[in-house]
Parts: sequence; structure tokens; C-alpha cells
Amino acid sequence: MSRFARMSDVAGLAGVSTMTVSRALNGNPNVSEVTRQRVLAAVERLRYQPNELARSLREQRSRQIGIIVPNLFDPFFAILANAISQVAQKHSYSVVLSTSNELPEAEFAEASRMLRRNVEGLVIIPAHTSRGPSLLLAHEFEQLPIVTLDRPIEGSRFDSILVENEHGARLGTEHLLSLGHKRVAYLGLTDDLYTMSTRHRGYTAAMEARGLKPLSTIVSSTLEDAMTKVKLLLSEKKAPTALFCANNLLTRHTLHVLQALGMHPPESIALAGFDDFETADLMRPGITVVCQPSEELGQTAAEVLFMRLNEQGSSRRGRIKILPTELIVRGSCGANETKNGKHL
Amino acid sequence: MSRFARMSDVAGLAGVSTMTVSRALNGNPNVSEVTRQRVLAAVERLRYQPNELARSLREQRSRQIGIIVPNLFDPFFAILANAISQVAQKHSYSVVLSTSNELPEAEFAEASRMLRRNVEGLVIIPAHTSRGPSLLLAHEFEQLPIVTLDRPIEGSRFDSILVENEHGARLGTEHLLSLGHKRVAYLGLTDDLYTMSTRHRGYTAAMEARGLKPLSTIVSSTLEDAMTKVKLLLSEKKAPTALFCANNLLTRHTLHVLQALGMHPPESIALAGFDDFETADLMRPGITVVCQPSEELGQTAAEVLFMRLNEQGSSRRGRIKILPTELIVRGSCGANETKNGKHL
DNA sequence: CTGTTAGCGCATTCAA
DNA sequence: TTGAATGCGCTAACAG
Repeated sequence: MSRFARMSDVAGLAGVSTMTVSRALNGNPNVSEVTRQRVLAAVERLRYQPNELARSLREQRSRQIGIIVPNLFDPFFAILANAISQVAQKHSYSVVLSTSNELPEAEFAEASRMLRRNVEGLVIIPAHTSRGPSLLLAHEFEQLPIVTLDRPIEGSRFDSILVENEHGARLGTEHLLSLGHKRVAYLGLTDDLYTMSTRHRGYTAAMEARGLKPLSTIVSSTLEDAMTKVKLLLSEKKAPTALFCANNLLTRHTLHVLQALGMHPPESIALAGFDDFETADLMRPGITVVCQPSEELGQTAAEVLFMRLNEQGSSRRGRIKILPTELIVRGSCGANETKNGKHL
Repeated sequence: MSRFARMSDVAGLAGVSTMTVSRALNGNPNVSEVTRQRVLAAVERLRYQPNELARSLREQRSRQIGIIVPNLFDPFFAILANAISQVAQKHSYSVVLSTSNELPEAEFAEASRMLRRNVEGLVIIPAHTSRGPSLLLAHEFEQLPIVTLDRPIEGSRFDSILVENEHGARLGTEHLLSLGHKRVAYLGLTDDLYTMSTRHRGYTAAMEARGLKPLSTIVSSTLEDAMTKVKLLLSEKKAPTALFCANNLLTRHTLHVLQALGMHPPESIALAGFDDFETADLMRPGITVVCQPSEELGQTAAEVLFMRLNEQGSSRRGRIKILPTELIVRGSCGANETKNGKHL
């Protein structure tokens, strides 16, 4: 590992003590200009690089933060991780990254590992917990600045950056309703997930505001399950005329189902979804979605964390920041607001 | 940082020396069962967690690897990072992650930072270097195991995991040619990028094998530039009847252009691309692509790195591993191999 | 089986 | 302005 010059080597070559080297390198003004030059020359000559491990241990400060996401193959999480990493880089911090695969135990294990590595803080997209409270509530994390992203942890002191899930879902549903649909169905993952339950609530509120009966289908995240359940849903006698999908994965699954059934929105059915995705506007027609500011979300989370790191232990209760969502009307609901009047 | 119990606290409570604690915790057999129990009880009681920083410093072994990708918002890179991270987790290693934004200087800076943190090895998707050799050839990295992914570094000793770029591009181009197209155009980013020049070569070879003149357009990665240049290309009198796009970004850009022109492949033009992407099969018709085994790519890179870590410094020259690419025929070229005979 | 001594590479404290 | 002693938290090497 350290096949490199150490500070003592530099000191030896420059004819000073290690303290002087340390001072010279850290910009301490109490070093004469001559000495500083001698030290820098020696540093150059020996290609000295400080050992950050030793520095961290001594200074009790690691200049690292940790990120835990469910995974990186979901583009939404990847964009969040990217944004966080950018901010960290700007602050000259390193990022330790890990994935939980939505398993609370893995999340806990990885968070603990990071703690043992003395990360100064954590940004976490909490894993799905169906039974019991988050393992991150454990005592060992009590003193660690933690910001949760996309999903809050109930009863925690953590800062949390969220989006207007309920409002967004309501917007999307209302869009479908405003186009004359009465039987608008909701398609979501388990309501154990915060984002899902809030979006579900938004949908329900929109329906009930019009005196309509909510029509909800909950599926697992596999394509197979969506395929089965959505097909079933669409085969009923009073089948829905419009679908609202609670995230981009389900929107894509649904598109597969509709494709398999030879249905092309908005022709026989209207479709809108929560979450924009890369090629939503390249579909024919484009898919109408409620979009969230992913990049800003990650950026904000990181900035809040760095704010906390700079605070004196004044650990007030966690603050919640909610970012806006926005409806992007394309063609998949039959609305006429596409660029050139056609359903793109 | 360390507001936690230290090993000496555990030792004190258990009435033994820190060495005994260390031994008990690290599974050293030279500890009596009674003592071990006493130690473990104390550990439990004080909620002791070892300080990995100190351990790393002392053991000269950090149990961390670094990953540097151009960015994480490109799904291809995100999938690679995800796969690498999984493998690291399996080996109980931490992952330090950083982005280069395709800037060699940033790449160098981040790699250096990781080196100072004593990562044991690096997986890098090398940043685009138009002028001069990679900065990773610098002396400080001489002893560090490095695996480059997706792109090799010329003249380096690094292991490298690549895909059959040339062969894949040739396959894709030949597919278009086999459907009767003569004027097949290539659309790529700068040939300074390894993946681009090799794919370009594959395309050219396919054309020349049929005695056809290659027709290449090079664009920057912005949508605007693609928009301008592709529109120009398609407006020529002898405009191409088929397009081969060198990566998924360009395929998507091209779809935007075609959409703006009201052209829908395979009707007025055929389209194929290198790189599969999330919704390629949801387009109408689905987009024919040459796909690469992204996940396996990342996994292999990580495994090769861990192999190197377990080798005794027998640092033979870098090995190159090339993974296969595969043509996935959908509807965008007019071939008839879609599921139900229609162009999905 | 257990403890003592020493030191990983650095910076804080105090003294000169 | 500089240096010596000390210790961050841990484990390797040796002693007992």
C-alpha cells in the first residue's frame, strides 16, 4: 500500500522536522518562505502524497460521505447518485457508495460499514421496509448526520428531501379526469413504500373530489406480475378507460402490456404516469407524465448534508424539504397539446 | 467522529488487554473460550465497533476499491457501476465512487485522491482524451492495480474489459445491407473515442465488403448538433436510406430528429443502433440494436480486479478480455422478425 | 493463552 | 519560526 514517500522522508531531505513539513503543506503561515520552498522542493522530488488515512485518523475527520441507494440500474437513483457525487466533489469530499437492493438488512450493514469507516455523513434513499421501523433508527447512527432522499423515515430525526408526490399524482389523475374519463385506474407498487402510498392518496383524492370510486391495482415490480394483473384489469366488463401508473417502471411495464394486447394509447385507453423517463417523448404518442426534478433532488440532499456538517452540533430536529412536481402533457391521454397537433 | 467506545474501553471492561480483544474479534484461535465470551459481552455492552480507519492504517490494507466513471446519468455507465459495486459488496470491500465528466484532468485528480486514500485498486472507464496520452500513465499509479472498462488505455499495463465493438457494428451494418439498403450512413461521435473509432471501423468494413462507399457523419453529443447535421444529411439529393447510430445517445437523438421531420422508421428510412436501451422495444416499431452485456461487463471488470488483488505482485502485463455483442432485430429496419408480424 | 512494546503516518500541544 | 513529545485506534512481533 504505502510504497510511497512518507512525511518523514520529505523532512529528512529538506533538513527539517515533520512538523515543519506538515505546516508547509497545510498552509500554516508560521513557516518561513525559505523553509517552505525547501520543503516543497523535497515534496516534488520525492513525489510525496499525504496519506489521507493517517490524516483522517489523526484529525478525526475523514472527508468522506456515504451514499446508499437501492440500486443504480434505476435511472432515477443513478441520477440522484450522480448529483450527490458532483456536490461532494465540489466540496473536495470523497464518496463511498453502496446499494441496498431494497433490503433493510443490507442497508443497515452497509451503513454500519460506512460508519466504521468514519464517513462524516450519509445520504440514503431508504430501503423498503414492510415490517417494523427502519434499522437506521439504531443507536449507532444517533450522532451521524443523515439525509434521506425520496422517502422519509418515520419518527426519525433525519433531514429529508422529498417531492410533491400527492399533489403530483393528483395533477396527473385530474388531467385524465378533465379529458372526460370516469373509470381511471391506479396502478402502483405496495403502499408500504412512502412514495407509493402518497401518490396513491393523491390519486384517490382526485377521484373522490369528483365523486368517483377509486379503482386501484397493486402489483409487484416484476413485468410478469404487471402483465397478469393489468391484463385481468382490462378484461373486466367495466374496464377502466384510463390508467395512472405510479412510477416509471410501472409505466414501462404497462406499455409492454398494452403492446402485447395491441392497444395503443390514447386510442383505446389513455395513459399517464408518475416519473418522466428518458424516452417518454419518443414514444408514439409521447407519454404524459408527472415529472420530478431528479437532479435538483440529489443536489439539494447533498447540500443539506454539507450544511449539517458545517453546523456546530446544533442538531435540531430533521427538516423536510419538498420539491415541486410538474405535469408534462404529451399525447398518451388524448390531450391536444403536442407540438404539431399530432400524437407524437 | 469517534464518540464511540474504543478497543481499550472494551479491554478495560473485560479485564483483558487490547490485544486479547483484537484477537477475540478477529477470530484468532489463541483465545480461551471464557475470555472470548467476556470480551464479546463487553463489546455488546459498549456497542463497540472497530475503527476501520485505524485498522486500515495499521494493516496497510484499506479494503476499498475505487470506481471512476464519466458520469452516472448515462444508464450504461450506471449499470456498470452497479455491477462493480455488487461484486465489491460480495467481497466485503467498500467502493469509493467518482465521476470524471469525460475530463482527463478531473479523472486524474479523482484517481489521485483515491490513491491518497489508499484504495487497493481501481476500475476506470477512461475519460475521453483527444490530445496526448492518458494521465493515468503517471508514475504514481505504477503500483496500483487498475482495470479499465469499455475503453482501453493505449500503451498501458492495465487490464481491460471491452466488447466486440468492431464486430458488432459490422453486424448491425450488414443487417441493414442485407435488407437491400445501399446508402447506409454512419452517425458517430468523435473517433478519438475508442468505442467510436472501432465501431466506425466495423461499419466501414461492412460497407467496403460490398463495394459501397462509407458515408460517415460525426457529431458532438448535444441534441442540437445531431439535429442540424442529421437534417442536413437527410436533405441531400442522394440521402441515405438507412442509418447506423454508434451509441444509444445518438440513436435517441436521431429518433428525435426523425420525429421532428415526421419520418417514422422503417417507412421512409431504416434505423439501427449500437447499444440497447431501456425502451428500445417499446418504440413503434422497436429499434433494432446491437446490444452489449453491460452487467457482465462491470462484473467481469470487478472480478478481474479482485483477482489481481489476490495475486502476489506477479504483475504481468495487462490482459484484455473481450465480451461478445449481439444483434437484436426489432422493427426499425423493416425486417420481419417482430413478435406478431406487425411493427411494434 | 495472554500481555507488552512498538509503530502505521500524520497533526495537536507545548516548549524553545 | 521550529521542534519534541505524544497519541489518533489498531495489530504484528515478540515475550512470558
